Amino acid sequence: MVKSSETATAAEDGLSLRERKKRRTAIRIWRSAITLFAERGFDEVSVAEIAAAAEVSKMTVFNYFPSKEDLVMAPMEQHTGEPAEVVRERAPGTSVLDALRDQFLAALAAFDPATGLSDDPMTIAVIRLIHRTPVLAMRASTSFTYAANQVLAAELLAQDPAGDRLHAQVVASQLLGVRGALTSENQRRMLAGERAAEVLPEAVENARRAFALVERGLGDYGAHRG
Amino acid sequence: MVKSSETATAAEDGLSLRERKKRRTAIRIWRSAITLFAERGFDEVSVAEIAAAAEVSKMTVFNYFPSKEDLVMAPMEQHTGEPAEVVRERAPGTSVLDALRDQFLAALAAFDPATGLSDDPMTIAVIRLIHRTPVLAMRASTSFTYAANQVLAAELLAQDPAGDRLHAQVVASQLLGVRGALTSENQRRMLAGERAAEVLPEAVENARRAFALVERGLGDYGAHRG
DNA sequence: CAGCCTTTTTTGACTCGGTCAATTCTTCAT
DNA sequence: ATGAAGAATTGACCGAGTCAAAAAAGGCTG
Repeated sequence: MVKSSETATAAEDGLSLRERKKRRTAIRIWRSAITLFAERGFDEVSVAEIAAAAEVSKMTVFNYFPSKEDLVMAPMEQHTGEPAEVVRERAPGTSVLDALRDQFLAALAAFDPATGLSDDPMTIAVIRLIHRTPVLAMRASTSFTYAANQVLAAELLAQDPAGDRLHAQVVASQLLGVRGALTSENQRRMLAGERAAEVLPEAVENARRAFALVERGLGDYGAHRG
Repeated sequence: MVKSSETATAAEDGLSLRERKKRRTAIRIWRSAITLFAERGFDEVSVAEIAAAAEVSKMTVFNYFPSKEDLVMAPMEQHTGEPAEVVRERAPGTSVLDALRDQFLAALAAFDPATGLSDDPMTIAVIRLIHRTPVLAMRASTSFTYAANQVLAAELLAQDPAGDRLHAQVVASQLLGVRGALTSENQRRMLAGERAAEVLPEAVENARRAFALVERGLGDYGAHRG
C-alpha cells in the first residue's frame, strides 16, 4: 500500500532507493511550502512550519533548499543558462536572435512554464506567489535578467572574439529583455484566469512582433507625445 | 568648537537644527558603514558594529535605513524614477530614445555617479562593494531594471494610450538594458583604476553607438558562428 | 542475515537581521 | 522655564540561517 502523495513522479528510473527517497523528500518539502505559502503568504509562513508540514526537521529543509526563497525560486532558476545554451548550440547560419525566438516559440507550443504559459496549478500558484511577494518578484526578475544576462553576454563574447564586451552586454540585455517582457505578459494572463491553450495564438503573435521589434530597432518610437 | 567630521556638507541651508542633526546622524552612520564594509566586506560587518562605530544604537541605524542593504543601496536607488521622469518631461517632438540618450550623455559629462563614471572615493568604494557582494549586485541590477522598468513602462503606456502594455514593456526593457550595460561598463573601468576624465570620451562614444544599436535594431547580429 | 561504512537527518545551541512597545532624552514654541 | 512633539534608546523578542556533533538509515560485504 503506497501513499498517493508518495507515488512515483516522472522519470525515477535508474535511481537507487536512496536517491528516490531524497527526491521525494525534496518534493514533499517543496509541495508543503508552496501550499502553505499559497494559503497564507510567503512572509506569514515560517520555515519551522514548513518542516512540520513535511514531517522533517527545519535543518533538513535548509539541506535541500539553500534558503526560504529558494523553495519558491529554485525550480524557475534551472532555466537561467538556457538562453546561452540555445545560442551556443544553434544551427550554423542561424542568427542569435532567430535562435532565441524559435526556442521561445517552441517552448510556448509546449506550454513550458518558463514562458509563463502554463495551466499547471502548482506553476500558477508559484507565479501568483512571486507576483504578490515583492522580494520574490525582485529575485525572479533578477534571475531572468542579471544572472542570465551575464551568462548570455559571456557566450556571445566567446563566439565573436572581435566584438567588444559592451556590445555583447547590450545585445544580451535586449534579447533577454524582450523574453522577459513576453513571459511576464503571459504570466499576467494566466493569473487573470485565462486558459493557456486559448492564449497561445496571441502569445505566439506577440513573440513574433516583439522579437521583430528588437530586430529592426525602436526607430523613432515615441517621437510624438501623448 | 565643531568637530571636523561634523562639518556642514552641501546644502544645509533652510534646515532647522533638528533636521541638520538628523542629516548628520544619517551621514555619520552611512560613512561608518561604508568604511567598515570597504575594509572587511559586507557580510563580515554586523549592524551592531556599525552602530557602535557611529556611536548610536542598533535601532537608530534601522531608524534611518530600512535594512542593512539599504546602507549601501539607498543613495543609488534615488535614481530609479529618473528615466520615466526624463521621458515625461522631454521636449515635444523628441523621441523617447533621444531623450534618454541625451540625458545619459549629459549625466556622463557631469560625472554623475549614476552613470558609473565618477572619481569620488566614496562612490568607488560603494561600487566596488556592490561588485564583490553577490546579494548587493543582484539588488543593484534589480533597481536599475525591474523597478525602473515598471515605472518607465507605465510612463510609456500613459503617453501612448493606443499602444499595448507588452509593447511598452519591451521598449522599456530595451532602453533600460542599454543604459544598464553602459553604466556597468563605466563602473568596470573605474574599478580598474582609470580616471573618469580620461574615460569620458570613450564613454560618450560607447553611449552613442549603443543607443544607435537599439534604435536601428540588432538586425542579423550573430548570423555567423565563431 | 549480520555488521560495517557512508550518507542523510536530526538535535540543540548559536549569530544576526529586523520588529515592537515602552521609556527617556532632546528640540522647539509658548 | 515648561510642556508638547519628535527622536533616540532600551530590552525583549522572532525568524532565517549556520555549525558541530550525535543519531539513524541505506548500501555493501561476508
